[in-house]
Amino acid sequence: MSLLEGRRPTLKDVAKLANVSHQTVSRFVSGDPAIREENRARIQAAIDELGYRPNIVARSMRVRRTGLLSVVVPATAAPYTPAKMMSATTAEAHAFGYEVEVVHVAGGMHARTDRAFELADSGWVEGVLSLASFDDRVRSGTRPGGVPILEFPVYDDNLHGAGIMLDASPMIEIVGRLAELGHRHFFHVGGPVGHPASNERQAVYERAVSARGLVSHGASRGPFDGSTGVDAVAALPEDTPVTAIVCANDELAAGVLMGASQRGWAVPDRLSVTGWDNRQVGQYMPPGLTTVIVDHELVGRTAMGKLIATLRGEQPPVEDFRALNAVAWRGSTGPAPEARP
Amino acid sequence: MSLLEGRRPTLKDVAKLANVSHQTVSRFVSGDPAIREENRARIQAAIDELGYRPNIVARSMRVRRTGLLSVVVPATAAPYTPAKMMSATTAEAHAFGYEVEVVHVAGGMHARTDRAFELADSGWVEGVLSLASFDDRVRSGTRPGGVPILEFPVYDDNLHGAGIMLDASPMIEIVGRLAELGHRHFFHVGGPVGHPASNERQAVYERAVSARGLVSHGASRGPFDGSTGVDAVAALPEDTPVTAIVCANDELAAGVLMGASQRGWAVPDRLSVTGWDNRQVGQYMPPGLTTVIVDHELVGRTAMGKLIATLRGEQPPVEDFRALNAVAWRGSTGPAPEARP
DNA sequence: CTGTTAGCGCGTTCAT
DNA sequence: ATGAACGCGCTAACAG
Repeated sequence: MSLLEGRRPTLKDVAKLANVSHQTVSRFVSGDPAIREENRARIQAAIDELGYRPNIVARSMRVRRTGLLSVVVPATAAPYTPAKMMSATTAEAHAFGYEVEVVHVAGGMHARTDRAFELADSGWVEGVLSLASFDDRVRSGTRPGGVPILEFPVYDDNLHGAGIMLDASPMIEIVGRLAELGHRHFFHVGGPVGHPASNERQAVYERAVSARGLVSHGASRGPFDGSTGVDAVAALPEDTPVTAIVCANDELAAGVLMGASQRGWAVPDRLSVTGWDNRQVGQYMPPGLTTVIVDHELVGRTAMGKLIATLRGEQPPVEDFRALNAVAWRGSTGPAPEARP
Repeated sequence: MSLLEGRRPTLKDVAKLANVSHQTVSRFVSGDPAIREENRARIQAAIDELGYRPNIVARSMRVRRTGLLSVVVPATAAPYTPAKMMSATTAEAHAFGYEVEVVHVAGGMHARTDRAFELADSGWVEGVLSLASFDDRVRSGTRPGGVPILEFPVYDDNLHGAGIMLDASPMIEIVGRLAELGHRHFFHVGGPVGHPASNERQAVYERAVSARGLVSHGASRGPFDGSTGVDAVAALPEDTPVTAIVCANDELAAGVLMGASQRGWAVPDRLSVTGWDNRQVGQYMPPGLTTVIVDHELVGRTAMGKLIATLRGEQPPVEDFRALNAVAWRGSTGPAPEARP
């Protein structure tokens, strides 16, 4: 150890101590079976004595492989990131022998694209997967080095859903089931104007309502927090015929529940309420919030699978997101007041 | 480009094209000002033409610096990871010129320790910070190479709080304020038996209650989800004198709210309820859940600051977590029924 | 089965 | 101000 003068032991140090060539040590470390038994023992002893660990930077430089993939995620002001999607991407990568590093990038699309190029061009990683969209530079031609940069945009800068997460078809089921329960007068509470997921959910909501000959008494849009829901309920006239409020997510729905409580409207007796996203507490929020459960693992698996297929020069499997969304009916929805006994 | 045969351009390629030595290009890339103007122009042109980007693996090998730090986080079944703490660690690292990669490790303390050693010994990173505890191997002596491995255990394997996050002193304020509001009969709902944070919160709760001469009618412990709270309320006798239920987190409290609703107990008129952790929807869960807001950014900043101080051979600043917790009083708490007009 | 040689791409050292 | 030589730690290729 004293010969090392504080530096990390290298192959050569081990080789010297074990009285073999550094190449033999290299073979031993790589698990080459063709090594004499007595040498194996001496090499292992030397490794243990010196505490040798291969220098992965040097190895990567030599073999031009790092086995590392980057997953780029927007760094957001929101307090939580979707761990299920992240662990699904990691698990999928592990299954193919890759490690994953998660890179949180603040500052929106251009900063994200810059960082993705940096990562790809640095030689650190063999592929970059972003869960949020890139700007146009990514699509313009292949780059030297050929590290694939893939966007699988399922989030926006604020970590709200995008892309496939925009699929609002559960709205059709929600409105349809509420109609079967006797509801005819609806109201919608959505996220910020211009927010894609909210726009899509409102659009599908409105088509579903009119397709069944029902009445929508308007929509209220605002920030993704409870106050938007509270205010929307507060603004309804006292004699409103609305009996069902369909919301774009659970925060909004929680606000609607609170607003209803403030007005003395019982849920679901006077009012049915639905959310989206199955936030943890929603299930036990009295009276239990009907919501849409989204299979984040499916998304993570699919996204990473696509990058890995690209890496292996294979055709990515056809994406199948039919099982992405499932409506969970809970206590916040029930028969319309006029349909009750 | 055709000379490159598909490989990445290197310093030498640029040098050849610009008719200088690869050293000069290296200096140019490192921002050396002492380079002739005409050479600068030709080098820049060659870089642009070839799309040259430095190979960071090679550079790191040469300078023995990667500028990379790892943050180890338990990979959990829970759907969300604390993004605020992660972005705080990242921001702190950036301020000192480091990049951060987040490594999600499944499988508990030993797997985590293994992985930390792997990371530290690999030469990839210059430091490893784990937000969950290591096993004893970490403390046993310094390792060759000297990459610091630091644990700042604020989570357990399931990403529930540990270490400083166990600080349950807000219980004293909660019980005290409820006592001022006229409450004398308390009940506690906590997490799983043996769970450190739950144990601590229950212990402080009980001390606070008895210190003020109040009565605790027991505690109910169970999994961190709403059903534990629902069941706890359901099990109380109809004529219970309990008017305040203090919970160990917001999921439990949400369950208590639902249980109260099922029994027809108005909150806060009949019953006051408090949670912990300030989950997003809690604020708008009717009637607004009183909770403890935890400053996760402070924790992330402090943890990374400690690693960076170690890295720079400095003394880490004294940790100051006095501002970690703040009680947010909301509508789920109010005067005791007997203290109402 | 093992050793020798030759780079990987870069930055440092020492020359000029 | 620029260039030549060297080596970081490792593995591929070839000898033996």
